[in-house]
Amino acid sequence: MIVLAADLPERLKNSGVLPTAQRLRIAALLLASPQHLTAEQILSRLREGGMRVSKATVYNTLKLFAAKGVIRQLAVNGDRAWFDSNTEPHYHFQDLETGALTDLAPNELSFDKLPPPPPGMEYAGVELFIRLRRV
Amino acid sequence: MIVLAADLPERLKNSGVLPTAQRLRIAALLLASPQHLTAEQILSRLREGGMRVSKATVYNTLKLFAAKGVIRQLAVNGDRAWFDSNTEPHYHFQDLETGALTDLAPNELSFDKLPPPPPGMEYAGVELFIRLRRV
DNA sequence: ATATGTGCAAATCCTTTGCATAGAA
DNA sequence: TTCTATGCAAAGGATTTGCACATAT
Repeated sequence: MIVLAADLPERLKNSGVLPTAQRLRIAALLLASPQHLTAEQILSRLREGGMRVSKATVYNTLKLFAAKGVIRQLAVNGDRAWFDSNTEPHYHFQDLETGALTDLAPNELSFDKLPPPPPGMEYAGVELFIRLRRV
Repeated sequence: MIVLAADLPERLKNSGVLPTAQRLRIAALLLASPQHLTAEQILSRLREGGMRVSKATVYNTLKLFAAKGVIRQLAVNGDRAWFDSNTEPHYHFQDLETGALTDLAPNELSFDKLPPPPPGMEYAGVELFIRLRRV
């Protein structure tokens, strides 16, 4: 979901996040378009943009956003976390050579059969990566 | 695939892995049954079993096994790597509370529609986690 | 006022690496 | 021999934490 900068404070408040200057900048960066960024990428871009932010604040904020559902955290490889600005249900292609992630719209993929959750459990989400290699 | 201890040396050789004492112990531990273990769990179990092994050897061996297709490495959470003794195509349930992984047989889940790979690319694998929470 | 957020540096945790020794072919 | 594996400790990289200061309600 693309969010106009003007709506960000309300968007954060609605998610239970106090909209501080740093959080608004991080949200503006991520929510500008559907994308996948690492914490270090976000930190660099903020600083390139002239902002004074600490690494700790970036990590704190991303963790908070993910917990509040403002963004989604992906475990792609295990080496570092990726933050996805698209919180709608969707899946991913991953190019194994470059590591690049591409969104798959939910209508590009459908299940014929899914296992029922074990007794006393329910689905909390489905994470799916289709790894790609060059032919 | 469950492998009898007696067949392990040949199994490793066929995969292009020189069967040393440490590697045989690690393979015996993992391939005894379908299971998911972390590097630290494997290290502890080997030492509990009276073996003298280094952390470096365990990590080297697991990485080698995964590269040679003897086991499969999973990125479940991003916090640590999980090693799956089941190399057949299959998917996983994950209990979000305990972190526990459960295999889903390929016939428990099927796709109605899958996206074609982008031009010049081909499928290298599908990784799928169904996250579960307590009702 | 009082709670919450931020920055900095240090600490932590998982994993890798360098190098000397030991083992396999 | 000659190549490869192992062990140890140190290094590396991502993320978290402790604490003093700043900001929000």
